[in-house]
Amino acid sequence: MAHWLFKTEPDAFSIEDLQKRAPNPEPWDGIRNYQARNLLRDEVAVGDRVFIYHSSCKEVGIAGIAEVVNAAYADPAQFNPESRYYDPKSTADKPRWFCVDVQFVEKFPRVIRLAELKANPALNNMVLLKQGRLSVQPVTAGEAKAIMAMAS
DNA sequence: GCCAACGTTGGC
DNA sequence: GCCAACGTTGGC
Repeated sequence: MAHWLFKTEPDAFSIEDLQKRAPNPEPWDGIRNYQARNLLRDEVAVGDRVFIYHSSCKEVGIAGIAEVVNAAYADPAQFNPESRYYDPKSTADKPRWFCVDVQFVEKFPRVIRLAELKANPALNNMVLLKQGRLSVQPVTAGEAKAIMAMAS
């Protein structure tokens, strides 16, 4: 069971929104970055745990956990001209973008702030802290353990 | 295939 | 709202 971190802007979709959907699955769509796409398509598996990270907001940090309940399939939004995620270069037999379905697991009692993550030596090599602009990223087992310890 | 221009992300 | 970082586009 692998761990991941998915970024979201809570004004658009937050851990609370995900909680409201429970126990229904929620498509994690709109990923339009190739590195993130490749991870979603090739690596993210059913049963994996996902840290939900709130970005571009008042309280930036990790807000809770989801679980992957469906592996990658073609993101329907890429075929919808009305969608902001529409991609005219994508075709049904050769989809360019993928999404997975996630399900709410847990909302942390408080958001683990970015500053706290930065201050934890166990997280020095976290992708989140080393590389910007990646909305789907791997989290090592050790990092996941350290994050869980901070959440309780 | 290089690289300048441009657009987006995302913390502050 | 600013701006640094960095991904994407497109001319050549």
